[in-house]
Amino acid sequence: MARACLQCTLLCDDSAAERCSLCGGELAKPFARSLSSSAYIDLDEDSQPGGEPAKPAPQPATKPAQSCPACTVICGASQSRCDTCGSSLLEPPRKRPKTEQEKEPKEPKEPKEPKPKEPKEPKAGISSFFKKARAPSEDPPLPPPAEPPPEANDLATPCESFKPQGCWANAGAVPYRHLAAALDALEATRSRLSKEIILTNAFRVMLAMSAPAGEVEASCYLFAPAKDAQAGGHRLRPDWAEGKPLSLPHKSITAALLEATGSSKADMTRLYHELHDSGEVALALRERGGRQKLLKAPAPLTAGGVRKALLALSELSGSGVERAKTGRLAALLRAAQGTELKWMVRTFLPHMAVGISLEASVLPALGAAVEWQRTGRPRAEKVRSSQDEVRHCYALRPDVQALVTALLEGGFEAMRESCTLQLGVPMQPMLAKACSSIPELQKRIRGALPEKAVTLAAEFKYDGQRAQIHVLRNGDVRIFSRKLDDMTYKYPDVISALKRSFRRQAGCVLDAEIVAVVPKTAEGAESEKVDIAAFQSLATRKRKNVTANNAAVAVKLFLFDLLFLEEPLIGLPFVQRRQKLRENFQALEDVVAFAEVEDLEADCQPEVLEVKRLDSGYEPSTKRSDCWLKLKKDYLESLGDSLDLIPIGGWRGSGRKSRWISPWLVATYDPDEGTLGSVCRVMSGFSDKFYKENTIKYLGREIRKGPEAEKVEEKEEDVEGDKSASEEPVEEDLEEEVLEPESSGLLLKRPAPGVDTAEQPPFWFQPTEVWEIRGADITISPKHMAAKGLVDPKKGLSLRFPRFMRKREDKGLHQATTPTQLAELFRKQGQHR
DNA sequence: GTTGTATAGTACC
DNA sequence: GTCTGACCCATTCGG
DNA sequence: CCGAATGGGTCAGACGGTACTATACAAC
Repeated sequence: MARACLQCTLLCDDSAAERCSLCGGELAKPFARSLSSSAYIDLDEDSQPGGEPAKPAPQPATKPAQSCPACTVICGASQSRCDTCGSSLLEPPRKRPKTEQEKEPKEPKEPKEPKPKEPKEPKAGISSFFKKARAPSEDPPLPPPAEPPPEANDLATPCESFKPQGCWANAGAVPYRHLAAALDALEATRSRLSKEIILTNAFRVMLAMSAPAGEVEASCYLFAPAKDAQAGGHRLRPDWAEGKPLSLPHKSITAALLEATGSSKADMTRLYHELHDSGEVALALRERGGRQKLLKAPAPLTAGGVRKALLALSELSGSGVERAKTGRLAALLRAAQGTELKWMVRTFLPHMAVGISLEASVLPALGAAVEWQRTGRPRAEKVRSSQDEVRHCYALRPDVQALVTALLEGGFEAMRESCTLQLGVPMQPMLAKACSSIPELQKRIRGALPEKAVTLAAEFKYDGQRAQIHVLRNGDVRIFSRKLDDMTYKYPDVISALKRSFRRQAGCVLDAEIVAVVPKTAEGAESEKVDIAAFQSLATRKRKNVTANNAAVAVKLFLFDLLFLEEPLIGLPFVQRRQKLRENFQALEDVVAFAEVEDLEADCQPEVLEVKRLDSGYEPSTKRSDCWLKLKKDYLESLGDSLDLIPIGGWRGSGRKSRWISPWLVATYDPDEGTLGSVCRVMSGFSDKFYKENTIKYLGREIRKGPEAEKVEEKEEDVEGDKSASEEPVEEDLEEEVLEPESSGLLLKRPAPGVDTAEQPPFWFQPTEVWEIRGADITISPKHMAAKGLVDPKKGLSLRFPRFMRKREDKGLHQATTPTQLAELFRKQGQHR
């Protein structure tokens, strides 16, 4: 009969074994149950005959095994201290002297123990939902000593999680439960190191269980399904791969949850107000309403199975997709057991990142796990270098499947061999680090080699769209965006121009910028007939079904690097790559050019640039290199558009900022007309202290009462459909409340007189002060009405990349930027181009 | 059934 | 794109 | 000499503007 290791969750089949064969940890009693059956809602029903819930639990039923908050090792319930790291299990861990880390642990474990943290305000969590879940209320000590929520202990009851007949024994498929357990553990900890350890452990178990590559691949994706922090979205295969992107609309998920649990919308709404967390709500819904008996217990979910189901979902399209998706999602959610449900809901919800990124955390953890498997107990540096190697290989060939397969089957060597730049597969583009001053630029670029003379290339920085262009050996061309999406279809005109520009027939990879152009206005003697246009005009270009004929916005290609020409060139210094680029391509009037460049001796003062070391290789990476630096005019104190604007409204922040106003709506002021035209929302550049102080200033106090209106939550509520009930925005009661005496008197019921904007923030403020806001450039705006009528009869002006600089205590409303001044700045930047 | 509009989801910067 | 804050790690500073 | 302070790097998250596209829904 199998027994699970209490430390690493590995199942050991040898019933005579005393310790875990993987980590030497203590083994649980066979199929011991340490949680009351109510903790697991569905598990009983799918119990196999073999898995009888025998009495002999390692701990009394009321006091389950506990996971050490510091190092995640599972400890017995009766223990008060973790026997691995010595942290208290009852109270939040204390800080220990660093030297203790080096002491010889009695069991193999991670190279470095996590340094237990002094529990602080629940600020930086491992995940946003975690923070959201906790932020409103007081933070209870972790882990709760008694009566912990059932899901908090999944890791502590691996024997339940990993039944041999059910999951792990099934050809090594990774049970989704395993991922959920790791995520549970992540939720209970907040240090980065712990995150690393937990993920590494999770993969170590997979490796020990001989999980097939496909399962490990699926696990990687499911750990970090968010495509990127800004856009939400999901990723279950490479960005550049064929196939529709997976879209799981919020609506479908909530609807599916209701369907799966047989609950009512009212229940859901109520629970949100109580729990403030979609995942917890899902669990609660299932528990309350969800006594839906299934005719047949669903099979345990596996990582591969879940991914496959989601991929199938993504292929649906056409009218009625949402309903179809809802149905399929409901089936998945129904099959989820224990905390699997919580994690499904959380990870699939858009904008609910789980605090783990694929390239920064998941894959490096896999690398570390392989290193563990290889050497038994690797040194810390070795683990680091394995992680870096994985990162590098992935940057070169961002293909999880290829990487995992090679790594699992042939180790690091195979991975190195397999993960090289491939024609047709975009690599991570090299990124430049932002620099705010010339001295800083010089310091950085010289940093590595202080005494050696470094020659730099200063390239004009084009404001368009980054493009990595692959010319395949058969002549086909593919174009990829900076985020590795295939956008070949969007630029047929670029493709034909490039083909004419390429002097030979070979496979190659180029780095370039695509820029919109407009016919030259002034007739000149030059041969070129086009001028570079603003980014905004590039954005209006169609994205689908573009043909060379209907491409309304003309475009010009600026080539700046050559990364492959019959063979990879990324190891060559930039000078040589650039030379090859110029030898093999020719500029074509109006359509193809080389990035304008000037080689300098490290101290000139140009205006907008990308500065590159001529001696550097190409470093594909998600992190920014010191060899390429970007110097934008708006980074410089003396340049760029700096506006003095007046805060006139605001929204309630979400997540970390849910107690404060964020973003703020700011406006210009026209003293003659008395009008306030909105310019933009600002959320960047404020410190937490500023938020706190100014939320109090404008609202009377911080926002804390009532349900924390998270973005997601609001959406969920909208889905309730029930207009009349959910119509009542949280802000409203708050508003009334704040209007009481304690209020500052700056809060208004409606926009201040003279305000002109298409925005509808929940809070309107009395205009009283002036803030300095900096931005990159000024755009014509459909929703911000500042300077309306001066540039466009209906549209106003807005600011790109706005950020707060400082309060202008020295200025009154009458010294704020006026619409006329703003329009002037707009025209000036137009000429400048 | 076709058409137009509103909205959510994404993409780029 | 922009930004801040938390965390980690290495180095320097101060008692 | 050792612990505390400091600084740089990385990671995650909280959001900016604009505009296209697919879908749902209402109106014809």
